[in-house]
Amino acid sequence: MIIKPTESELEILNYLWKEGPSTVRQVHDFLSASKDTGYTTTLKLMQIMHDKGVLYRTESGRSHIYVALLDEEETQQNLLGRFVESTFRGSAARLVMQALGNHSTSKEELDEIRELLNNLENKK
Amino acid sequence: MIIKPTESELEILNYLWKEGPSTVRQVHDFLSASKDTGYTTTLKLMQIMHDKGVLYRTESGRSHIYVALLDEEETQQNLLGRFVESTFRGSAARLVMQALGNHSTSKEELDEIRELLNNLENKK
DNA sequence: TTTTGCCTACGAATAAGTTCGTAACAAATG
DNA sequence: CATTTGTTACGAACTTATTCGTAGGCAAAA
Repeated sequence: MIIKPTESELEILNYLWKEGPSTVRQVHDFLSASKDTGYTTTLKLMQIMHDKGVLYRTESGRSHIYVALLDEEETQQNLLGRFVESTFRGSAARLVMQALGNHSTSKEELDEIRELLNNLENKK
Repeated sequence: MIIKPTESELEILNYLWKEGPSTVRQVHDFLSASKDTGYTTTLKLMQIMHDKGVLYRTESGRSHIYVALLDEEETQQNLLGRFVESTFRGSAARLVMQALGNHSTSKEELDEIRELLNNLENKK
């Protein structure tokens, strides 16, 4: 299965992954805080995603409740793969270095990463 | 300045960054190995990029030689920022963990990253 | 009952990116 | 000289994504 949600779809998926099953109203209220777009636009997007099989929905009174059918990690993995390929010509290491070098990452997070690094290296 | 090359533009930029100033022919011959698209398509894309100010070009005989005007690292940084935001809801650490966890990264690369990690942590 | 408000459905306009056919021209080839 | 080859220029079709206006329905409020 090919997973490639668009920018807008990803915004919606991110909300659903974080907040769980939601109505268009909920999604829209959240998105419209950072985005100047109409209610029917969000509605239409979610309808399209439903048509595509990206969202499941169930009736609840006169509105619908939507659920993401794509797995969060799998989707991120997929997008990450494409991104590494197209932007870093396949070098995950270079991506990691740039990500760590220029984004502010806390000491705790860095420690977590080191932990992971150790585990990985032990397996080699 | 807003940097957001499209997928196709990025393919062309990647070639120019790696190989230096090149003709449409060179770019196309390389791209067409992995992509089934016509010569005039590549030409058109590069003309558009030139119009946008993304590429500089100079005449050479009856063809043109193109040069990338965008800085490679700056562009990658920019795209990375957007990507972390849209796909990992802003968490660079989560991106790094997934990138390391699922892509095959060599021991040497892992060591390099650990090195970087140590440097970063010392600065805190 | 009438009105208002909130919801879905849906068509259509807009925008952005990609693709290619055709023309024009110059140089190399026969 | 005539033909083939390789190049740019450019318009137009096509595709995909986004946006919104309008209509219809139903339920709560007036």
